[in-house]
Amino acid sequence: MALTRRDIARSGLKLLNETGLNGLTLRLIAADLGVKAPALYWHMKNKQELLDEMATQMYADSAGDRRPPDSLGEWEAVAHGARALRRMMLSYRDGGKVFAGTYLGDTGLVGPSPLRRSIEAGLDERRAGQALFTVYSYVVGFTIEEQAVYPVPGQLDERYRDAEAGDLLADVGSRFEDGLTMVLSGARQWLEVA
Amino acid sequence: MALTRRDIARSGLKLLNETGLNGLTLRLIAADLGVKAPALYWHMKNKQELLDEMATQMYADSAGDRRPPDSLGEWEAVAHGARALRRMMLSYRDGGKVFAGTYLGDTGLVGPSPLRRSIEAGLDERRAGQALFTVYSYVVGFTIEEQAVYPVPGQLDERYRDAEAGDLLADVGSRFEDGLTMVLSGARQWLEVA
DNA sequence: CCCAGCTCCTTAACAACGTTAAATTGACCT
DNA sequence: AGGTCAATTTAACGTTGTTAAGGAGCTGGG
Repeated sequence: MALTRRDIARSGLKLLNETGLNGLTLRLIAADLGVKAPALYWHMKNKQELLDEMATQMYADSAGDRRPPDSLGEWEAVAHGARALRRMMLSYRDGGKVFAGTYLGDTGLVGPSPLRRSIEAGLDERRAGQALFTVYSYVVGFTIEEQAVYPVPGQLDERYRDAEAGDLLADVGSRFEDGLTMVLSGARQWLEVA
Repeated sequence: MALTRRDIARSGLKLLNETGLNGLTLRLIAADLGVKAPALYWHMKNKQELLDEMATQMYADSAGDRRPPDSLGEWEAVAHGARALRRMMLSYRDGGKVFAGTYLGDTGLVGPSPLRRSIEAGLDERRAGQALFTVYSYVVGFTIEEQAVYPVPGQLDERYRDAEAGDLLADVGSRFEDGLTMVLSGARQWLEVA
């Protein structure tokens, strides 16, 4: 049965964890799929398109994890989404670099907004989008930096052993939470004074 | 006279604007320096080390632009630094990707803290560092996303013409400022309640 | 004065990569 | 049976990062 773009992207994501972004080659993916490298070009026009598809796929795969329980308040739902976004990137080696700044396919950036209810109640939708994008930017920036220091989860890159950035990312989980607290409270406030 | 790591990094940064990160090859840099590619290996052990050096160099070069005027209040100084950091990354094609998550050499992450005076007045230094790192993460994340949409300053990537993320990054300068406002007010608040 | 040793660079070469062109398979329709 | 079209293979190309080996040019010691 024929290959699909999704199969290829999935294989790419799987191999990403074993090889890292630098070691991820088309020949390797092709081999994993039982096929020769040029076959991939029937399904995509170059490697960048594969990386974009991988980003799209990883985002789609995390949709379930991102969906907030109904019990959550709106801002708790935003926090929930932020944590899920970080988890998603962390679950692949170099996940941040793959995800950040690649074109996301058909899926919307934030999907149905967690601020939907407030928007229906009169909150400016455009501004709500900006606030969410700010949270999104923080999460992406933080996680990329985190993965530079911990290329493989829990494993500190030797070069950061005595560096300032390494210090800042010790106990990295609570650091993320603290920053998230800051960004969320700032965003909320910014929306309120609109 | 002999080449230095700095010469090489400088040439790399110069060529980055002409070729982009993908087109940046060791042979190209070597040629620019009037030397053959393997010569570079006398000065650095691989290409990643060159990229790290480029990041370090670009950060060092922007030190002047980052230094806040004495007239500024502390949080205005932080905002000043955030804007300078974005400018720095935007001034090179793919500057965000080169800078984000590369190891910064000898230079400190934030240099002398713009919150120094508050720290001397009793503000927890560790927490101040966390707050600054949060701002830093936002700036890096935002700018990477910005450069995905505008690979060359002012030039919209075609793929984003009708996309949601493209919408969010129209009038990108004010979007950055708005996000910065949010993050700064959140960080400030978070430090105050300590 | 010259040779030893060091620094810095060149020449030559390698395996691996992304990518393209052309030939080949296999399934389905007539 | 033959033809069409989608999906893949085989073969090849130029380029890349990187290594090994050697050579030029300086410097200091005997």
